[in-house]
Amino acid sequence: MTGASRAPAASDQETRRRLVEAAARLFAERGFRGVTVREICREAGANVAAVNYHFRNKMGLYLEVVRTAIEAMRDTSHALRAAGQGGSTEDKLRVYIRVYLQRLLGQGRASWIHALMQREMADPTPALDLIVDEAIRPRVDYLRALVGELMGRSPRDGRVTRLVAGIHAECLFCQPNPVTARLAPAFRRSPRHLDEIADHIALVALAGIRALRAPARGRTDDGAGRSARPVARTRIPRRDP
Amino acid sequence: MTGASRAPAASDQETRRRLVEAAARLFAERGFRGVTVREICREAGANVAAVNYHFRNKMGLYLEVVRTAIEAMRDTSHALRAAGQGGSTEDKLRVYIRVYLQRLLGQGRASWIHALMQREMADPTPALDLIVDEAIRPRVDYLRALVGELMGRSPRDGRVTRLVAGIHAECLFCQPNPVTARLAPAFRRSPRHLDEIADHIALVALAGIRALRAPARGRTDDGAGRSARPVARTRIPRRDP
Amino acid sequence: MTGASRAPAASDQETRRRLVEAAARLFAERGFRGVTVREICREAGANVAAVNYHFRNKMGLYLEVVRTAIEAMRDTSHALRAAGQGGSTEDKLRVYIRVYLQRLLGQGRASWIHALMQREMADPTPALDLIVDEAIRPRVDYLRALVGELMGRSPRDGRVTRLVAGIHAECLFCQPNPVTARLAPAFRRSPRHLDEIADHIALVALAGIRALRAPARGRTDDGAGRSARPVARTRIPRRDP
Amino acid sequence: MTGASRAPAASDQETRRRLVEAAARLFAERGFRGVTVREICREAGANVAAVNYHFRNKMGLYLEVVRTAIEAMRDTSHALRAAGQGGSTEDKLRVYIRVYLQRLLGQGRASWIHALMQREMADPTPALDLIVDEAIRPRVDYLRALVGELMGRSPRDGRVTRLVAGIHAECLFCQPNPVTARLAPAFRRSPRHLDEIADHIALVALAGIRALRAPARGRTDDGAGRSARPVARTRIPRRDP
DNA sequence: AATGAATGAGCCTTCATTCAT
DNA sequence: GATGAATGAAGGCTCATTCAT
Repeated sequence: MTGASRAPAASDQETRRRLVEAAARLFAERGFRGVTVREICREAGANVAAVNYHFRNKMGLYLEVVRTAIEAMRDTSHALRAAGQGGSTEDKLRVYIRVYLQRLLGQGRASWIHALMQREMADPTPALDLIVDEAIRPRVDYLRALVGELMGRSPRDGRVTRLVAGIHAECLFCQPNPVTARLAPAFRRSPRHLDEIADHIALVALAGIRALRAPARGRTDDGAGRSARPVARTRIPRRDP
Repeated sequence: MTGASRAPAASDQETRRRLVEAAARLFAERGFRGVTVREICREAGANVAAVNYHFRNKMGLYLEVVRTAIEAMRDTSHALRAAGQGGSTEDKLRVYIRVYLQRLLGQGRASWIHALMQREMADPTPALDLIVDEAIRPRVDYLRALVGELMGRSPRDGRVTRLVAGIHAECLFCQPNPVTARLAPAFRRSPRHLDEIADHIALVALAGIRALRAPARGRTDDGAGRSARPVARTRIPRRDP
Repeated sequence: MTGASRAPAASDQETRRRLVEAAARLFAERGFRGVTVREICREAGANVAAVNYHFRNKMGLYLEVVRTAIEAMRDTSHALRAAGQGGSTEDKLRVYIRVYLQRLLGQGRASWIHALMQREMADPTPALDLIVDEAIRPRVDYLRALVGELMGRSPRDGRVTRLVAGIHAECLFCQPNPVTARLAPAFRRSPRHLDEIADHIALVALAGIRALRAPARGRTDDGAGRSARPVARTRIPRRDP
Repeated sequence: MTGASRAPAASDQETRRRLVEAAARLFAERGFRGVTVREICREAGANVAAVNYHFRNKMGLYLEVVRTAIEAMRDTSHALRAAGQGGSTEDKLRVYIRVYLQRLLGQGRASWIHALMQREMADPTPALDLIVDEAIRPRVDYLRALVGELMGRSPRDGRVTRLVAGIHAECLFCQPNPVTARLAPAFRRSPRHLDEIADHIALVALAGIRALRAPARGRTDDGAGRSARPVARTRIPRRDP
């Protein structure tokens, strides 16, 4: 009996690993509902019942994928911080954006992670709470601290919040998406272009930061903040799509 | 199902209208694949075969919903332009952002439209081509023109493109989404807060525009663009999530 | 009121006629189940409910088509007889086969009738009893009489029955059918070829008849089964060219 | 459903076999479109999804049935040839017809095959090409060779073709069909009657063959081919159902 | 008299899941 | 432990028929 059996537990864990790998790629490509269990198993070279066996059910496999993603994102978070060590606060911000974009748009093994997250934002699953708490919030807090320091304001200040949101929005929006593919088909993602985009985002963010810097820091407001006001008087028709 | 039985005389095209209405809401909520025909018909108080009769099939109904959305978006596009008429170019930009946000975040009848568009960006259907050509491109072109003029550059200049993308990214990111709901549960969407956000986005955008303005315009580049370069020398580990 | 109404009863009967016409063609092409009521109504330029209104339901329309077909077949039966009047019995048989094939294979208005009958033989409906009694049996009886006389046997004799069946089988088998279309794609149906085929069928049938002719007619051999040989030697005088 | 529960150990491929068996019977009885997947599964004691699992879809099951039929027909083809080995060409023809009729009309397992083929002739499916190429053409070619040799003509000669078609037509027409059932309800199919019919068909065919035999064989053409012409002078009304 | 709209049954197919080796 | 087979619940769609003008 034992003689005829094939590779022991090794095969077991190997199948499990291949399942998670295939599932990660497919879930990222087409979302939880867009992928069938059979498809995952076929790609992983496993039996249909393997998912049920290893992960109880489809959602169990998905959660495992999410856990893997969170783990990887935590590593990235550390890298984001580490890369900026030793530089000025502005440099830390620039580095954060640059590295973030590289992870986000790079062709590397990690790109599926953010695709998966985009999917969670469109169709949240129970896994989203975990993702937010473990992976996203730490980064947001780090960025808050940077921007807050640059602005001379509390990290919880509304203006800081909005700047941080804006930076993330711009970065996420750079991800390949069918709308921009149609609007600008020639969009390039070479490392060189990536750096250009990162520099652009950092530049605009820093310009905004300077414009909103607290006077207490010894800078006089350049007026940008106030210049928006006059528009408020303009009568704008609301809510009539 | 509906306690108040519907007017018997309202038969003509009334069912069709209710189907489109229910479908718009449900498709926006859960996407094309996330909604069943039976569900739409139940909500609309119609028979399962009604969709086939009026729209040939599920996709036909979806396309009708999309057409309705595009129509509404075109109206909004006109409003975006009209609201800025008479003001300076900067004012036009501020007004554009403000009105756009109002449409995007308003509780009004039109909010489903942008939810639908977000869905298209995650899971494109054949309808996306139509949406991009009829509804999105015109707005992007208008914004390109504004920003290009403010920067003293061609509307097709890469920096203009990135600024326009950034503005749209920030606005779209303001939409209610499960991640920000978890990060900042207290997010407010009163008209007053809307205006604050709009002013913020405009302020940052204008600060960025000034920082990138072409020297030909008589302004000296403040160096922000170049200041990002030194970071490039920083060694950044790539692709290791 | 009356002023605004369109063409009176004339339109009614006209619609009915068009329905029967379209139904006849479509039923013949694709069978009872292969055609939808909507399709018939579309072809006839009538409303979906017209079939229900004029014929109670789909089967009612089909029966009407069958009645029309039977009527036409009765006319043809008369023509089959009439065409042979005045000739010898052999000539009557040749004429029967020739005219039958013309009706069966001709491109004329009547071809649909036999296509419909083929369908009934594959998927009988309640209409088949009517068809057999009203249209088929008379022809078979006529052919029995001819062959019986030529063979010097009773029209109910088994050999007569088989010969009659064989003649009909050969004729029906000439109808366009997907198998022969694949076996011999170049099959021609010009009037000239039709006549050739008819002559062939008649010739073979008459050869068989002579081989099976009753001894009373002047032949000694009654051993039909074994006696295939003697027939070969028989000199059969035909009309001299 | 089936009172005698099936053996538990018989799971392996047993369901698949029962599905093909039930499908063969039902498809032969009522055609591809006339049978529902649910019905087949009910008859086979299987789940609705079993067809999808084993054959991908309804057409896949149908094709499997067709393949089975073709296989059986090939066996029959060999039997048709083998049975005639050693005899004269005429004997080979007689044997062919006799064995063919036995397969065609026998109550055995194979009768459904020809019923299925009749269906294909009425409503062709993509499977027909396969049937014609694999099962029908070889038989036709064999029969062509026999008849051609007996007639002293090429197997592709038009007269040979028509004789072969006629033989097949007569045989096929013997199959139970609703029209002849109504015309001659007392039709018998005992082996004895089968042989009688086979002899009849062979006798008529051989009589026709002799009548059309090429003069090169030492026979003078009896003029049959030309003798049919005079009839052409008879005025026959065309195309008037 | 005649129509556009509406109905409900039923069909094929898909899918996640579980069973029985 | 791991697999091929089997399951039942939907899902989208079609169709003949009927309803309400």
